[in-house]
Amino acid sequence: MTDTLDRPFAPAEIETQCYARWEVHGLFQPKGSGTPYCIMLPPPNVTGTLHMGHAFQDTLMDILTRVHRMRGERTLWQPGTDHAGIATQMLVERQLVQEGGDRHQMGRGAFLERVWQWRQESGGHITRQMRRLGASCDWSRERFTLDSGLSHAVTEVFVRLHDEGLIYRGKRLVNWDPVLRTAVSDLEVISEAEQGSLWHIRYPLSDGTGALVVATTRPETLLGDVAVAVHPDDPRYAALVGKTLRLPVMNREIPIIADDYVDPEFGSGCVKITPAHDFNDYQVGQRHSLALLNVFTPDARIRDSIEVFGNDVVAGEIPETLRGLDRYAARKQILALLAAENLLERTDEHQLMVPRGDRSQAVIEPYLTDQWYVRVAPLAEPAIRAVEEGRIRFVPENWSKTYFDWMQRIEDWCISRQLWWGHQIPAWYGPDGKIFVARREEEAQSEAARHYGMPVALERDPDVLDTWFSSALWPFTTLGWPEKTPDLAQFYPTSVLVTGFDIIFFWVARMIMMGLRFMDDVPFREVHVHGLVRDAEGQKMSKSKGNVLDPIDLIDGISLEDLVAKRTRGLMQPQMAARIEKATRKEFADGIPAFGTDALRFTFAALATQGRDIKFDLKRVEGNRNFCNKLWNASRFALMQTQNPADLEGVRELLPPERWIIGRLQHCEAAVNSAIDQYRFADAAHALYQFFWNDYCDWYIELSKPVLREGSPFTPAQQCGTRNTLLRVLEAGLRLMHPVMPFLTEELWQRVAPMIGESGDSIALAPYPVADLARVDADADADTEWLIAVIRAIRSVRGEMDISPGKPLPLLLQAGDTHDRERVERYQSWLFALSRLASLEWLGADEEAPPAALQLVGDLRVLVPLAGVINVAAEQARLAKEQQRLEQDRAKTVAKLGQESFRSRAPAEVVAKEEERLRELDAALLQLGEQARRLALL
RNA sequence: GGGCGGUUAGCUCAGUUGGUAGAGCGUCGGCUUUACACGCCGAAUGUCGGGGGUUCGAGCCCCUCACCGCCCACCA
Repeated sequence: MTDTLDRPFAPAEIETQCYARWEVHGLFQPKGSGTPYCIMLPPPNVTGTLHMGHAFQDTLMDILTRVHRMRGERTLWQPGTDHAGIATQMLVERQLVQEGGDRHQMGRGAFLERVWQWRQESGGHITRQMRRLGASCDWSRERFTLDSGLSHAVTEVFVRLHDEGLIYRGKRLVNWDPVLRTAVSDLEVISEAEQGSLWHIRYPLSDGTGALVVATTRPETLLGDVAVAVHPDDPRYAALVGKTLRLPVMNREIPIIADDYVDPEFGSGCVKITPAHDFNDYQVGQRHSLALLNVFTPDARIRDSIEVFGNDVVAGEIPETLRGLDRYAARKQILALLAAENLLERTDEHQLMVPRGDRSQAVIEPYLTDQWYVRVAPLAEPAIRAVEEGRIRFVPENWSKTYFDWMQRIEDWCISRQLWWGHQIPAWYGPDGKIFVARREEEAQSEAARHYGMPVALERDPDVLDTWFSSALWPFTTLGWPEKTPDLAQFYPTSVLVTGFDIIFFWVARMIMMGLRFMDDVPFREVHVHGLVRDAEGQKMSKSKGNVLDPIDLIDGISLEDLVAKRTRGLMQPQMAARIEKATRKEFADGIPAFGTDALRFTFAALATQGRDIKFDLKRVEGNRNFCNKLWNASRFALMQTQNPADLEGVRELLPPERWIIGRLQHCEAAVNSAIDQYRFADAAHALYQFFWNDYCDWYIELSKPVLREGSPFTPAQQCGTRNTLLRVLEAGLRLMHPVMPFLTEELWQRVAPMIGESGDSIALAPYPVADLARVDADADADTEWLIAVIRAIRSVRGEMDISPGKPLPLLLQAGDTHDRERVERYQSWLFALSRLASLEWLGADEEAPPAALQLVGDLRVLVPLAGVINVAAEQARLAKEQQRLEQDRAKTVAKLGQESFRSRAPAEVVAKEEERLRELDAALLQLGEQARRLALL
């Protein structure tokens, strides 16, 4: 005896305890001896919070994980978090600034302590949020990129790559963030078009015979100019190549050189060359053996004196008025100086690409420094081959093209960062600057002692590694590498990586390179690339736009006031607050209701169409919340019908509707399994929704009612079959839906499964349904579909004629074949109940029917007599419309069949189908025509 | 400049070997039918961006144009 479910479906109540129970029972640890299946969680920022992108991605991974776990595979979803070097350090530094402090005052040790403390405070937040989402990670194996184990692995990789000559230290131009005062990689620089100016500056010829006009967007770098370049074939300047110019402001002589790099069409066709402050100029400088003159300090102020690299050059004195000025102040000042000397020819409005750091938003400066690099070419080559040869498959496939494009042009990777939070580089410097790379300081020291012939004091490189360096190792370091652990043997290569396209370069490509290098195998066999979650207008969600939705708010709900407060708090641009508040009040006038986790997850799945960005619409969550409610109530119904256990035992006879719904379930199971295996989550969600709502609820439950009703004419065996089917189909459906909607299905399954003798700790460990298409019964399907068609025909008359649903109707049937007669006989109970009939009578073939509304089900005439209930004019209008529709179809069909080429070239079966259609249309039109005539006589 | 994706019902989107277009939401009409009003029943709605081609037949294949979006790229 089972208690019935409470009336309203309340997600909050069932979700919270459920997860705790799963975790306590260790349900998410790999079990059994099945095929290993493993997904690596892309480690989120340890101090971060869950955003919609995470929630979406986590939902997809959890669906996959749960399906495979239920299939009996040895399944591991490996969780962990990332130290997120720059992001976390910036955050803590901002906290310090608010407290009036500064990391440099604090010193490295104290600062790091402070960051660890922050990690301690906020570290568990995002993983707690993932639990709210139902993510079935094995938390007992949670890792953090700065754990000692992972840190050792990072050092090991660094040392090995260095020993193999794949990591080197070099001085070159890097992308320098002058606000953070660190180098960043190419990928961390975002170039965007901004409005600026193009200044045309006259550089006088040394011999006083005139001047060349140079166009530049960055006049402040003029101080470091070492040449002016023209195109070798440019006739305007051919004679001048080799001559010298007087560099304004600095009054230094610089040569005019010829180089292909110059586009004669652009500006004046003369380019100032500043090798230390521009990537192109650097190249030109290399080709022409020019000196590099650095004029900036690390925070992009003008130096007191020029720093010279390369050739001996008399760089000259920087005018005192410029020293120490910020680059933009210096720009202004230099322009003023030029204007004063009448060397500024003109200033044009000009759109240019401005490089900014993705974290700091500071304008990035090409800057000459010593950094550590990974020589990428030897790693990229096998990584390209792995995808070419199909050992890694991108889904959707087209992303492999993006991958190839990037990998084929990849440049060496700058991996050192001038930060404190991260893996400190295992390199030590001797007194003469000689580098000792080692796993431990003692190792470096003994090596140094050997080298110098005596012990010396070494200084460790203060820099840390790019966060992505440790992320690149994630698939094997989390499994225990460099130890040869059983986990590593079992779960590497992992099965699939689920990720957004935005980190294909940052992460995916680097994992492939590192995995192949250190594990000699790919890190994952498939990469499923999903789209971005955007707001309802298609805008990217961002704090500054104030359009961010918090997944937890969709689960628990939030009041309008709280939402407004949340969105306007802590803005970088506080002046946006008013606008954000207004938009928020308009879009969420009543706040956000609590939809529950399952509704949110179902929505993510339903929106996850192949590779496309998602416009997130609250209406969809609401609709799916309703679906959850439907599931809840349908289960209530099934349980109410089966309260007496005795009713479920004994002989069972399955009626055609039972056999039909069992068949529908098989089709649904096949569709869902196939969709999941192809990462077509939307298809899976759709199949579940349509099966459960349209087939099970709308039809099967309704069809079960006449059987189970009191005073029903059905035998106990038939009723027993119906009751069992109600439960068994529901139970299988719950298992089928569980990966998408884990909480609700667990709650319901715990009540439903025992009724049919199934039980277990959790639905999460119950077997995933597999379709058995042998259970599809074509006869039962045909009968049930016929029954549904007849009921629909009658309901349609009701609807269109505005007959009250409660009013019992007399029904007349005519024509049809023996099959129809048998079916009417067999399905009378259902016909009477589901279409509310008062009576049912057959008319003879030649018998004149009374005035009636006509519907056709194949050749069967379904007549609802007009007397007293029907508006003749309305029925006539309906008939006319129907006739018109059929006429149009008929005309098309006739035209097609009339084409000789169609008959001769189309496959016979297509032609036959077309002929059959024509026959049906003709028959239907005949019927409708006669009916119209009859009504006209009234 | 190169590459990728998109353009289908009022809105958001499906549409997997080419065979007369589907869903959700919204809209309209009717319902206290004892699982569910977070519901039930019924209905309406599309020159599938434009043009051309291949084919008996094109939303789907080919070419071309337009517009939108994204990624990459050293034009000062």
